[in-house]
Amino acid sequence: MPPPSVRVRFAPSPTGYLHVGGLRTALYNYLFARRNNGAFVLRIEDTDQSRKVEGAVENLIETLRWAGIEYDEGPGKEGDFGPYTQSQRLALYGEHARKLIDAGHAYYCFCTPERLEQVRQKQIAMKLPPSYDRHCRDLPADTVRQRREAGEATVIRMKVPVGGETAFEDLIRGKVTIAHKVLDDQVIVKSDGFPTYHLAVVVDDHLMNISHVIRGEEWLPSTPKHIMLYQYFGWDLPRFAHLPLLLNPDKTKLSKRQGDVAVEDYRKKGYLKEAIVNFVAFLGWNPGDEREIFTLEQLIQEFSLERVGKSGAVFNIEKLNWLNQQHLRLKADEEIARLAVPVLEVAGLKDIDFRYLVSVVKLMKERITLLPDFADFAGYFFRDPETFDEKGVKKYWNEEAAKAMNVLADRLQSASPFAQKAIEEILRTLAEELNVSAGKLIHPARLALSGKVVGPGLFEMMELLGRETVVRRLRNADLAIGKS
RNA sequence: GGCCCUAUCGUCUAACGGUUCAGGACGCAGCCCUCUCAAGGCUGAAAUACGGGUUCGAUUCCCGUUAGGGCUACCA
Repeated sequence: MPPPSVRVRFAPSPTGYLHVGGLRTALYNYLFARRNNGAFVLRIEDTDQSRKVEGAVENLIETLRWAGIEYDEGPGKEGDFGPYTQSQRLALYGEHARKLIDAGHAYYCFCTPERLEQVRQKQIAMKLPPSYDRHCRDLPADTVRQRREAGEATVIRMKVPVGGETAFEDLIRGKVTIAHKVLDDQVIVKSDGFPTYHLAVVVDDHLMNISHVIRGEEWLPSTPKHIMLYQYFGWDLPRFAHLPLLLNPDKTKLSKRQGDVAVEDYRKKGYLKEAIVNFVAFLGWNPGDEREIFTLEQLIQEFSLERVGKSGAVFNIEKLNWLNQQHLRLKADEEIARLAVPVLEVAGLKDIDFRYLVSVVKLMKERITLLPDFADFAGYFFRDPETFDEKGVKKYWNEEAAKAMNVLADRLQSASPFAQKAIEEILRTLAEELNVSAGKLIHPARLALSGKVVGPGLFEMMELLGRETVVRRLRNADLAIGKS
C-alpha cells in the first residue's frame, strides 16, 4: 500500500490580522507540505459570526502571499475539496451532526445560558471543577421532538463516555493521555445553527483529506474530543502535531500589550519577508547544525517535524534585527534599491534616479538594519543636509576647518577624474601641506557633506555625490552649520 | 481549583547515556582592522531549576518538588 499523500492545512479565524504565531503555524504547515510533495490548504474558520472582522480574510491572504507562503487550495483557489470557508459549508456540518444524533453519539440540549451559568456557579461554590451537568443527555425522544417543534432554542452536544480515557501519539510531544471524566459534553452545534470549532475542524479535516493536523499547543487538551468524533464517524485519524507557543519576553503568551504581534506591523516597519520567515522558522525548529541563515527554499529542503522543539519560545526582536541585516546583505543591490523606493518616498524623497540609488545602496547596505534606515542614514545622498550632528560640530568644526574646506573645494575642482583615488590624493596632499593629520580634514568634510559623523568612507561618498555637489556643500557648510 | 504540556547561558538553541573544561547564534564587554560608523576577525563573561532514583556512567531515562504556560465558552 502506498503511503497516504500528505495534505496539511492552515485554518485561521478571520478576526483581524495575521499573528506572528499564526505565521509560524502556517509556515510549518507549508514547509511540511512542500518537503513531502504534499498539498497546503488554506481554510477559513469563520464559524463565530460575532467575531467576524470585515476585510480580515483578504488581509490574511495578502500577508501570507507577501511572506511567500502560497497555498494550493483555498479561497480564490478552489480545489477538489471546497468550499474552503466554513460559513459556506453549513449544510455539511448539519448533516454530520444529525448522523451523530441518530447514532446516539450526540444529543439536543435545551439548557439556557442562564441555567448553565447557575450550574457553574454552584459547582464553583462547592469547589468542583465547572462542567456541564448533562441535564439534557438522556431526554426521551418524544420530549425532544415536542420541544424542538415548539421552536425552543437548542444546541447539539457530543456525548463523552463517562469512564475511560483517550490517548494519542503526538508527533511532537509523544503520548498524551486524557481521562474522559475531565471532558465536557462539548457543544458541537450552536443555537444559531453554526458548528463550533470542534465539529467543523473534524468534519473538514476528514472531508478535505487532511493527513497531518499541525496546529498550536492550545488545542492539545481538546484533541481527545476530536479523536472521539473521528471514532463516532468511523473515520481514520490524521496524525497530530502540536506546536509550542510563542512567548513575550516575560514568558507569557505572546500578546499585543508587549509589542507588535501582527505580521503586517513588522512589514510596515521595513522588515524583509526573508528575515521574518527565517526568524519564525527558528522559533522552535533548527536544522541540527550551526547554520542560521535560511531562505524559504532552503527551509523547505531541511524542515522536519522531528526537529521541532517542545517548549515555548520568546520572540526576541534583537535576533530578528540581526537576521534582517543578514538577509539584506544577501540581496542584490538592485533588489534592495527597488524595495527602498517606496520607503524613501514616504520620507519625501521622490523621483530618484534608479542607477544612482543602486550606487547609494552599495555604499549603505552593510550599515543599515531596516529599509527605513535608508531615509534616516542616507538622506544626504539625495538632498543637502539641513541639520548637522551637534557633537560633531563641536568636535570637528571651527574657523580653521571651514577655511580648509574651502581650500579643499578649490582643489577638488581639478580632480581628474572625480573619483576615489584622485580625491584621496588631493585631500592627503592638502593635509600634508597644512601639516595636519588626514583625519583633521576627513571628519569636518564628512560633517559638511552629510551632516553626520558616521557613514561610508569619505572618498567613495564624495565620488558618488559628484564634484558639483561636493564643492557646493563644502563651500556652504559654514553657513549651513551656522543656521542649523 | 482540576486536567494537560513544558523546563540547557538574559534570549533562540546543539547535545538523540560516555569523543563535553556543556557547542553555536543574538545581545553584552574587550581587542584588532580603520578617516567615522557599520561589516569582518579574535577574546571574554554567561546555562543543564531543585531533590531523589536507574546505571560503571546522566543535560540525556524514571519519580517527586518547584516554576512557567495552555485548556477548563453556544471563541477559535
